[in-house]
Amino acid sequence: MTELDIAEVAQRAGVPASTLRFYEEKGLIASTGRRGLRRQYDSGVLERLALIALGRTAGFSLDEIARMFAPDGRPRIDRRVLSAKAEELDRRIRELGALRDSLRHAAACPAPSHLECPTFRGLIDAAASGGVAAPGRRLPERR
Amino acid sequence: MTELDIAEVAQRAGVPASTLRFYEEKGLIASTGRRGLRRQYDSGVLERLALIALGRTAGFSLDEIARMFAPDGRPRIDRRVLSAKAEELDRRIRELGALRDSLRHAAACPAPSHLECPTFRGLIDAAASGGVAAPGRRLPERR
DNA sequence: GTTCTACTTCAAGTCGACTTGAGGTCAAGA
DNA sequence: TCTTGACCTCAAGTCGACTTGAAGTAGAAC
Repeated sequence: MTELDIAEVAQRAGVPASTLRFYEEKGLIASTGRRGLRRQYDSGVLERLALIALGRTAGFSLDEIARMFAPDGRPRIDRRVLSAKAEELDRRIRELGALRDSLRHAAACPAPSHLECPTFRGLIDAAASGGVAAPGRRLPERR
Repeated sequence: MTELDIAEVAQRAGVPASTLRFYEEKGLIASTGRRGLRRQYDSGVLERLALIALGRTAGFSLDEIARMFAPDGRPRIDRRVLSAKAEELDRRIRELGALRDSLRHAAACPAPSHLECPTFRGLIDAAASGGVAAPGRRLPERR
């Protein structure tokens, strides 16, 4: 495990240094020390950052992710939590799939106005009755 | 088209009255008048709200949605925008699908620690290289 | 030894979509 | 007529994940 300068970590992980400081403040990552003022990180931090990124795309909040690391720093991910998240994702995937299909149809549909397209109307009605709109936690933004 | 009281619209659409006021302020919906102080809405507002909800779950911002209504109030949804959004959704769906599969595997995997599970490691590496983490706009929260 | 530059800290700002709170008003029921 | 309670307005607050800005500092190049 080599030591990396914050700038190098930022560059390799593809996140701004401000984010690394923010994560450190939140206890998500830890620096091994300083060289002068500058934070140094163990190269293992890259894996940890990848794990964090992964958790974020899976829809976990930073706080939830923080709780997934044991005090020793090793991940302690509850398998039930993973299963539950997988199910949640699955539901979301199915919703989005239906939505995508309807959008495609609406885009191709020759009806003069979308409101006159039966498929589009069906979609609206489903949305109105809560059939489509059941998004869970927000998913992170691409930066 | 009957006239509805704001409370009725809120109840039927499943959104708080504060949201209706907020949407009205943003120009997303319009009230037909007042009875005393109270806003009255044309029942067509329900369809409009459904359309808004639909747009939100598809990942449009309120501003984008506002631009999708012509000045006369009829939707004018650009088919290219729909196609683009459908493609975006499709990409996101594939990402989430891969993530879900990996989560499921990790949940079932007998490796003592997730870090020792090859599938999980593959997932981390993919995330580290940006293969998984490519979320688009945030999707709305269920309220 | 001086300057440059990339880091440092800490507080405050941003963004989107609403919600909340304080203080006010009006239609309807008793 | 009086009370009640649900609505009204407007400003400010909230939430999560960061970013930005001001003012300071230390290692490295000259």
